[in-house]
Amino acid sequence: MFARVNRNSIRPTTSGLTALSRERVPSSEFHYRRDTEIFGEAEPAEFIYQIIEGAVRSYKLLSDGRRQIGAFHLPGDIFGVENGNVHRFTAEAIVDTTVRFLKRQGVEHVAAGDASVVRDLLFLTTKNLQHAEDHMLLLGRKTSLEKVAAFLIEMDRRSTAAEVMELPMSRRDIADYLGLTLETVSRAISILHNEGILNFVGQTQRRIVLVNRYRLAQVAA
Amino acid sequence: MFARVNRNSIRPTTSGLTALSRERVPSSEFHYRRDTEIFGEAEPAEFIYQIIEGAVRSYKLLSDGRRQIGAFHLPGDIFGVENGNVHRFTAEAIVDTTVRFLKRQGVEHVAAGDASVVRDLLFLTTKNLQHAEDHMLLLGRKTSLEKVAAFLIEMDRRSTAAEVMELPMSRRDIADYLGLTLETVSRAISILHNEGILNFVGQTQRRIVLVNRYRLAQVAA
DNA sequence: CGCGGAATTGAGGCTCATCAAGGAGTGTGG
DNA sequence: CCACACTCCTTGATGAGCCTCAATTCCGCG
Repeated sequence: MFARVNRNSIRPTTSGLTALSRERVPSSEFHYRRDTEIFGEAEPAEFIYQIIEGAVRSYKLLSDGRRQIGAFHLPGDIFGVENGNVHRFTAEAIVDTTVRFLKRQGVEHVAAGDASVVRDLLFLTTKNLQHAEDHMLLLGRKTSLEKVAAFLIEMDRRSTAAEVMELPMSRRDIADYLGLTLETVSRAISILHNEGILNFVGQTQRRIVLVNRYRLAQVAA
Repeated sequence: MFARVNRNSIRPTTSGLTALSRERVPSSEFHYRRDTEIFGEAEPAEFIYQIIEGAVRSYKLLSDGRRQIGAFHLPGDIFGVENGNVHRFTAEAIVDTTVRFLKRQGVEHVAAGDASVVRDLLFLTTKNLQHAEDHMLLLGRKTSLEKVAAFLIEMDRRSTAAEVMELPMSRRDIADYLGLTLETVSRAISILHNEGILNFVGQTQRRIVLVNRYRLAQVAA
C-alpha cells in the first residue's frame, strides 16, 4: 500500500504533496540508519513522510513475533498518513534512508481548512486501499511461486532503473511481505533463475535482471 | 473492509451518509435475491450502497476461479464506494438483501462541491483500509484455528443480536474470506465446539452462541 | 416426504515450514 | 593484504498443516 505519487500517477497532480505542503511549515529532511525505527505502531502520528532516498518497510507484529509487512516504500513514496491520530504500522528504514517530513495537524483541523488537502488525503488513502485489496488476494489465494513472481513484477514496475532491479530488502523481508518463509522465497527465486526468467547481476543476489517478463507474468497468473 | 458507520462509530457523525445524501437525489431501495450480483469488478461505479437488510460479500477472482472475499457487509454497512470510476470488487447478495442506493457523480465533480462529502469519503475509505490492513496480517501470518477464531470474534462484534450469532454465509464463503478451504473451516469450528468455546443453537450450523469469549480471544492470539 | 445443497468427518497427499549445513559476500583487525 | 567473523542466501532432508478427494449425515426446501 501507500502510493507512489510522483511516478505512474493516474492523476495529473505533480507531486501529491502539493496541497499538503502548501498548507504547512517548510518541510525538513532527516536521515535514518538502516534497521532503525521511524515510528512505531500505535504511536501518535505527528508527521507525514516522503522518501527522498532509501527504502522503508511498514509492518504489524503478532505477540509471538510473527510479522506481516504491509508495504515497502521507495523514493518518492509518501507514508505515515493516518486519519486517526495514531500509526497503524511500525515503519523501519531498510537501508540508510533520507526522508522529508511534514508536521501534520489533527484531521479535524485539516478538514476545516483547504478542501484540496482532504482530496489529497483521500487520493493517497485510496491508493493504499487498492494495494491492500490486491495484496489480500495474493496472501489468501496465491501459491508461493505466484507470490514471488507477483512481487518481482511489482518491484520491476516501481523501480526507476529500467534494466537492473536493485532489491533493498532481504529475503526475510520479502517473505514477511508475501506470507512465506525466507527459504521458500529463496527456492522460488532459484526456480525462476533456473527457468531462465531472471538473472543475477554481479556477485550479489539482490541485483536482478528480468530476462523474460512475459513468462514471469504468466507464472504470476 | 468497508465500514459500518451507524454502529460503533469512532466519529460522532450519526450516519456517515449525512453529507453524501444531502448532496444527492432522494435515495432508492432495491431488493436482490440471494446469490445475485449487485455489481461486478471493473464495472463503472455509478452508485453507493447501504444495506438495509441482508448480507453481501465482495470478492476478487483469479482466472482459474480461486476467490478471495475481501469483506462481508451487514445491515448498516456502506459499500461500493470508489475513488476511481470502476468497482474493484464484485459484490453479491449472500441472502435476500435490501439495499439503499445513491447515484454518485464522478469524484472530480463531488470534490468540487461540498467539502464534507470528501471528508465522509475519506472517513469511509480509511475504515476500509484499516480493515484490509488487519486482514493482511490474518491472511499472511495466522493459523487456520486463529483465523476462524478471529472471524467469529469479528462477526460477534458486528452482530446486533447480543446472544445468538446468525451467520448468513456458508462455510465456503468463510473459507474464501480467511484463505482456507471449507473443510478446514468446518474442522476448526468443530474444535472450538468440542472445546466448549461455542455452541450451536437449534438444528442449523449457522446459529452460534459464544460460550467463552475469553478463551476464544486467546485462541485468536 | 424426498431431493439437493451444506456441513461434517476421515484418509491420504502435497505444499510449504522447520531444522540443518554449507557457501558466498562484506567488514574488521592484525 | 589476508584471516576471521558475521550476515545473508542457498540447498537439502524431514515433517506439519492444510488441501484434496471421498463418504456420510444433516437440513432446508420444494
